[in-house]
Amino acid sequence: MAVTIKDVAKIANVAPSTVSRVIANSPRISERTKEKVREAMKELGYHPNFNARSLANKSTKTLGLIMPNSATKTFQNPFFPEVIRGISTKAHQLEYGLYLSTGQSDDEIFEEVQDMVQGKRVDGIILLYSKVNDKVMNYLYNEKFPFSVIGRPYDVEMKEITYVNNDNFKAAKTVTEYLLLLGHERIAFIGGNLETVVTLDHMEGYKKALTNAGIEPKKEYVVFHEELQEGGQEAVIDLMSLSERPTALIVADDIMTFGVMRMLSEMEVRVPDDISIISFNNVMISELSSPPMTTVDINIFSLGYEAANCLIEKILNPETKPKHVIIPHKMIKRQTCQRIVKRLTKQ
Amino acid sequence: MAVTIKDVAKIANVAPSTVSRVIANSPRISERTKEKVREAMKELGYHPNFNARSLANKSTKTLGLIMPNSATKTFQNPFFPEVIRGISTKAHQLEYGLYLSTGQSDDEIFEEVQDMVQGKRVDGIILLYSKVNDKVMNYLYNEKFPFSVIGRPYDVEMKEITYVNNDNFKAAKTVTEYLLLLGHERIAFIGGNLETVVTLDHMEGYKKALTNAGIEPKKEYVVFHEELQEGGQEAVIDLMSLSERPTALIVADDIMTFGVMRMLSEMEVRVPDDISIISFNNVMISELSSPPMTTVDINIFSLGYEAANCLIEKILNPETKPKHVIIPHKMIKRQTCQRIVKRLTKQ
DNA sequence: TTGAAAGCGCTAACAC
DNA sequence: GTGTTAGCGCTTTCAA
Repeated sequence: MAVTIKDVAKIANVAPSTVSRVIANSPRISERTKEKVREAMKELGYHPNFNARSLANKSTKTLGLIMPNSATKTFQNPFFPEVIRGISTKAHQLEYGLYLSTGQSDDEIFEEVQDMVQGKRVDGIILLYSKVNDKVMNYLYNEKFPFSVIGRPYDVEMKEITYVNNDNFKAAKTVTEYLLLLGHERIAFIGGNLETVVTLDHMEGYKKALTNAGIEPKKEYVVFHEELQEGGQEAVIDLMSLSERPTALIVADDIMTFGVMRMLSEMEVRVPDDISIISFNNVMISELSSPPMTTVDINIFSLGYEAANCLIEKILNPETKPKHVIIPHKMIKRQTCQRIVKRLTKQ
Repeated sequence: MAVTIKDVAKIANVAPSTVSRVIANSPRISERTKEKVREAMKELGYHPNFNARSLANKSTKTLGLIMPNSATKTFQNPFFPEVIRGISTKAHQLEYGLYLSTGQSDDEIFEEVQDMVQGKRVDGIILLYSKVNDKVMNYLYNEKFPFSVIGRPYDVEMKEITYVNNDNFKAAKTVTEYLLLLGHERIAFIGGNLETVVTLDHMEGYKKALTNAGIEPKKEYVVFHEELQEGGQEAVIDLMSLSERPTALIVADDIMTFGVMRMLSEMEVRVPDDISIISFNNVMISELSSPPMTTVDINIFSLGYEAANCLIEKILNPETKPKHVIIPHKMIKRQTCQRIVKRLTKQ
């Protein structure tokens, strides 16, 4: 049997409650007894039992992380390790642990979240994705359970939710404007999952920039694909089959861009000579594409770090008003965008 | 206050212990009362309290995952999401939860592991890395705490440890032989962290194949770099500065290969015409390099899945003998290897 | 087949 | 400052 608080108490010649107070570093305990108790703890190699503590405390000091359902390969995006690294860093500073969801389907995940919440397994929850009409988010909201979202809630009345996001609308708009300035007019947009809020925001920004420039967004120039790698490749096929090929591509995700570039090179379409590309995220490997891709750095680490920060704040002080943190983004110009060269364009 | 077993008991008109038995689905309870109790549970929206349960039970139904210290960027390797997906899948099947380490340094991680173990926060632990002389592994071993390792222990006397690994020696040997057969003789090896067991195994396999072929392994042809991206790039600089440039490269990790290829293309060294490359892992994006890389698929998902499997087995039955699972690997030929073309080689 | 009661290891209210 | 004691919500003997 493991060593308990009682064992320590006996050795140190004090009451169990005193030991408990020493653990909590209560100021009402004399330095002398603290010393005595700490010695006893060290001597016995005492470590507090988490479950007992949580039970008595009603606090687990752990955060639940909810991933998108891992049945899809979404999870393989290097985006996730990086957000988690951000979350982990903050959590670790404040001595919180991390508990991971394992559900494969939306229903399973919902079940899991319920268990976590009602079973008091975690003190708060971070949603690592944000999609429209999310059952989990609604549940958490109704239960008034502390949580924060990476991305943003889609439904307007939900402004009472704490979230950490980029200004994805603006980012997409800027990026489109940039291509416009480079002389491109036939700009296509390759988006991810249409149920994802970020995709929607990107698309809005893209369209806004076009209409501002007096260009009517064309339906054929907007395609969506769920799967990251194959998606990028299929999108290219769709787009390159058009009679009027786009001269520039805005791609929702760097990994997708790898697929896009792969397929393009197979078709012997040169980047950026024949077509310009710009994408989002700036994950670690982005700079390693050939040529290195121009992309928008969304500061993934900070997204995670802040999400953890806001959440813990809310846990510690339930009165905290909902916060909306916008992490700044930054265009990273590398080598996949080029001023358009006018040549045998039919018209 | 949340709904407890007592509330359910009251509504169902039974004793709390009966409710507990229904939860455990004890065969000694009549179907009639089971029904009654289940109805009451549903009516109240009852979910058992994890901490109370773990405390009474001495079982948490959760596995601890220990990552390499995330201070380094190691963690960004898409390898990790994929192992975790494997672990997660198995864990989920058997209704285990996942608890993540957050430590940034080796010392912090060691502390954390101690807390997890002694604090009964998890029932078992999976080490997601394996390095030489690992303090954590030694601790776990001495405590006789259930754990499994992805990779393998380095010290021989530790054959009593359960691990899931590839035959990395063989893989590296085969790969080297393959290049030899393609006519290459100046084959370089770009390894990762030298404290990592897999790196060591790779190197042994590489050397073995060379000496078997009567080629003396050259010191200058073996370089190591910790950082994945920059590492690959620096390695290329080192190697390409040699008076006798290698004609083929064996790279420890696909992500590193991206860096390698990037730098090569900057130097206008063509792959595979001027130099062949083969690497390890076959992570998701590997097929998206330009040209797509030849690599060894190590079945990352299975590594995780089996590690979880073995661990849970051991938790459920502590008498289980240590297991050593070898996950098969498979060379995926794509477009970065070519038969060598003899030309103005100085000699 | 079910109930009563003790106890898992810790915290916190209340005493002194 | 420190001890006593009553739980936290569940499981598990032991009785019936």
